[in-house]
Amino acid sequence: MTKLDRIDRRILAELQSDATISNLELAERVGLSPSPCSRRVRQLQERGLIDRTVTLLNRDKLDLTLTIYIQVHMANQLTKTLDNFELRVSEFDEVQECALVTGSDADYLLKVVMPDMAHYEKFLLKQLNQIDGVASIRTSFVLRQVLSRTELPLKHVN
Amino acid sequence: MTKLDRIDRRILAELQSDATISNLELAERVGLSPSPCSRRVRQLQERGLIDRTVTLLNRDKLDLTLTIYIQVHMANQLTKTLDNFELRVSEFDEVQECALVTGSDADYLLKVVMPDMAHYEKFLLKQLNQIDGVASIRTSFVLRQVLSRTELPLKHVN
DNA sequence: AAAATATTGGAATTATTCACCAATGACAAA
DNA sequence: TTTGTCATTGGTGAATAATTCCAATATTTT
Repeated sequence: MTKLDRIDRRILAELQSDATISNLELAERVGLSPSPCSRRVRQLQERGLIDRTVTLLNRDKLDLTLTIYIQVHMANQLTKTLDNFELRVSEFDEVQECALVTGSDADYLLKVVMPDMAHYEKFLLKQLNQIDGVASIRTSFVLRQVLSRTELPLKHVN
Repeated sequence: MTKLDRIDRRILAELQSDATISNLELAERVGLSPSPCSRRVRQLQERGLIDRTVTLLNRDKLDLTLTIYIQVHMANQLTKTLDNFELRVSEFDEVQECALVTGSDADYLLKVVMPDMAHYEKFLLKQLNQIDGVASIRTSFVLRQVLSRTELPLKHVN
């Protein structure tokens, strides 16, 4: 695992903000000719720094106007209970994030998107609450999404 | 604003999971020939359903091993205070998400990434706590990232 | 300073995209 | 059912872009 130089970092920064640009354009922006530029991109993929490239869709246009953070407290911390919870939660494609966090013994933090309250109510009662080991649930509705970024900071690297 | 048909949905689903595939490949997967396929993609962009396409980097490879959720409670809910907080927070590129959420009168939920605790301590004391109007801060460290998805569910559409 | 190694840039080949147009299919009215 | 209208499709060719190869340049090591 070798270090990233200045050019690698600039390539990553560009692709993080817009992956649709051509290799020619990218090469120009980072100050390289096309061939070494595409080679570097390939190497960054092979080295695992580039995970994947995806298109991000517009939530509102897809009728997903509600974003909700949910804190789930579990009744116990048995591996079987937690594994099962994580498996079940991963099957819901409204769940954008799920993390086991510090706080109590076993707390999950979920971020979900929904069309409206009716769907959310159903999700909470019929899906989340039905999972074994769920002790309590605390919901925070997003009033205003101030910031949502996929770009990671590169300044800490190397 | 017209509806999305079966093919539009399949295009969005494919691009959400992998935006690197060629139009030829995409066309084949959705059961269309290349030209109408690329036209549909362009129209989906023009209609605003496609927001942007980005590459996602590997947090660990960038030495960003800590993910932290922070609940910030504000001392008041004056527009000036909140606007200032949101502006300042947006300037930190370690902040991946920031949302004003229900719960108390004025609570923000942040998601930040950091290399380690030393950086986090500095971030908390020197940056976040220095912002005017911040009353209290509660931190949850991510022990295990169970799920992190950028794909939005398409089943609710239309 | 010299040798070894890695990286670069240009030319040619290969692949891909985009625009144009005829043809097909869906839909509405008679 | 038939006819006309409209939108959508699929193929073709021109333009654009990506990738491979190789010689030249730069960088590192001894």
